[in-house]
This record gives sequence, C-alpha cells and structure tokens, in this order.
Amino acid sequence: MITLDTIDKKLIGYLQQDAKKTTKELSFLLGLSNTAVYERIKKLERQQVITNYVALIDKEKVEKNFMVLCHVKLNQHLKKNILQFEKEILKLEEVLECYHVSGDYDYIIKVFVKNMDAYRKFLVEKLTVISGIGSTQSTFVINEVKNTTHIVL
Amino acid sequence: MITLDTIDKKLIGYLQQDAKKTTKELSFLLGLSNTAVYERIKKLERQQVITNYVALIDKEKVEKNFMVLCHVKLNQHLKKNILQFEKEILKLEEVLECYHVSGDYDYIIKVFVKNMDAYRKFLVEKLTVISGIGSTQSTFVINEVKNTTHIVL
DNA sequence: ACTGAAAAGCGCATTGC
DNA sequence: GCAATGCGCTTTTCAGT
Repeated sequence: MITLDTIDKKLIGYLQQDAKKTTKELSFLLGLSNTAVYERIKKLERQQVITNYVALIDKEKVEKNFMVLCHVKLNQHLKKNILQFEKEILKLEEVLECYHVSGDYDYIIKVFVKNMDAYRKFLVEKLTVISGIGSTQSTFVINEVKNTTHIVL
Repeated sequence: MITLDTIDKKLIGYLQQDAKKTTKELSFLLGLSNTAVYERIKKLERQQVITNYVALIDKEKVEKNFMVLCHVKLNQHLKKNILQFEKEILKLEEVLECYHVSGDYDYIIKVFVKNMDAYRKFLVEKLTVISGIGSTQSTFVINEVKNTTHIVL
C-alpha cells in the first residue's frame, strides 16, 4: 500500500499545476532540501503515483473546441459486444474519454472535433459503424465552465 | 490567426504524450536542429497554444477513483442563478470538469471522490447547497475505458 | 526560419554528516 | 534522512546563413 504524507500531497499538487517546476523551486516551497525533493519525486514516479508528464493545449486555438458528450447503448450486453466496442473506441482519436456507466445508457464518451459537420461525419463514419451499438444520444456542450486535471489530495 | 504547419502538429503531439522529451530527442524525431525545435516550442507557448505542462497521477493510487457524472438542472434560468452556480462550481475541488450542455439538463459535472460515502457527503454538503439548483441526477462510472488528454491534430 | 557553437543552469549521482 | 560537491546534459542565447 502506498502512503502519502502531507509533503507528498503538496508536492503532487504543485506538479499537477506545473510540471516544469524545478526541484530548486519545489524545495523552497516545501521547506526541504534539493535532494529530499528529488528523492520524493523519483519515488512517486517509481510507484506510478505520477504516471506521466504532458503538455496541455488550448482547444480553441487548434480548432478542436466542438465538444460532445455522447451516450451509447449497446443492443445486447454480450461480452463479445462489450469487448468489441471498448476495443474500437480506444482507436478513435476523436474520443478522449469513455466511461462504462450505470443507468439508462451503457457508455458515455467525450468527443472533440472541429465543428458540427465534423461531428456528423464522426458519428456516421466512425462511431455507429461499430458492431453491437444499439443507440446513441448526443449532448452538445454549450460552454466549458471548468476543466482541470488537478486532483486535490 | 494561428497557423500550424505539419511540424508544429507533430511537435504538439509529442509534447502531449510526454512533456519531458528533450529538445534533443525532439530535434531527432522531427529532423530539425535543437534551436529550431526550441524556437517552435517557445512560439507555441507564447501563442498560448500550449497552455501548461502538468503531471498526471494514478487516481487509484491516491484513492480518488470513485467517479460520478452528475447532471444538474437549475430551477430557473436566471442570469443570476447561472453565474452563481458557475462561480460556486469553480471552487469545488471534487469537480474536475463542468459543462453547460444542451438537452434535458443544464450542466454535466465530473466528480472524483474516494467512495460512495464521500460522494454522498459531497452531494448534500457541497453541491445541493448551491442556491438555484433544481435537481441532480448521478451517473456512476463502473469502468474507465479510456481517458487521455491527447488531442490529435 | 534554420544551423552550430558556446554559456548558464539544472538534474542526477556520490560522498559524507 | 539531509547538505554539499562535481560531472554531464539541457536549456537558452548569440552570431551567421
């Protein structure tokens, strides 16, 4: 079992906000030595608490700011259909997230495309061609109020 | 208007996968010199195409892997209610994402907590105390099939 | 805009406290 | 478990094309 003390949690918090912070800066913020901070980061990486470091981009600036939450229902809950659907979804680059959920629908997927036309194309050419899909229902995002990757511990 | 050429798009792709890649590695991958890559990255940062660099963590390892998609309906669509709700949501650390959406509900929020008990507490103590909220409907995530921050250009 | 080389700063490993 | 040293690499700058 992994146990994180207060300093680890603070450290993870800082790195979730800015991965480019140097150990020097972090050691100042945490009131620790350079080496201590370095060892803690390496440990968190080794334990796979920190999985990776990524650049985040502005979706508007790259014209991928048309976002849709699409509810998907399979027509039969056969293991074969489930595995097939999940395998195909992983391949679709327009789908950033996919969750198997409780309730009326089986999956909720988050899709990013350029505009409505691109979405229509995605729907007819990529999503609904997956075998086993019963129905879909698209919920369009009018405004992104909040979107962060920062999990507060 | 920002225009990105093929090299920029490739570069953004690499950095979205691994922000720790050195300019040396990138220059090899892109077939450019160190400085050329460096200048392109700096330009993308200046243009705010790349907004920031973050560490991603394993939600299971930090015990925040109980995820709920909660649909929220306001009782009246007054500008006052909307602004109030959006302001309060920004403050809730359990809410990582919030979208104003079309359809039967007004907002969909993505919530990360430890377990069902923590979610119940979040619901009664933090979410439903926001004035103007009409109703909520919680959709529980059974399994995370896909979750990436990588937008393919 | 790209190249190449040279300076400044940081990461990383090691030593000793 | 922390401070200090030193090497190597990376980032950053600069002159030149």
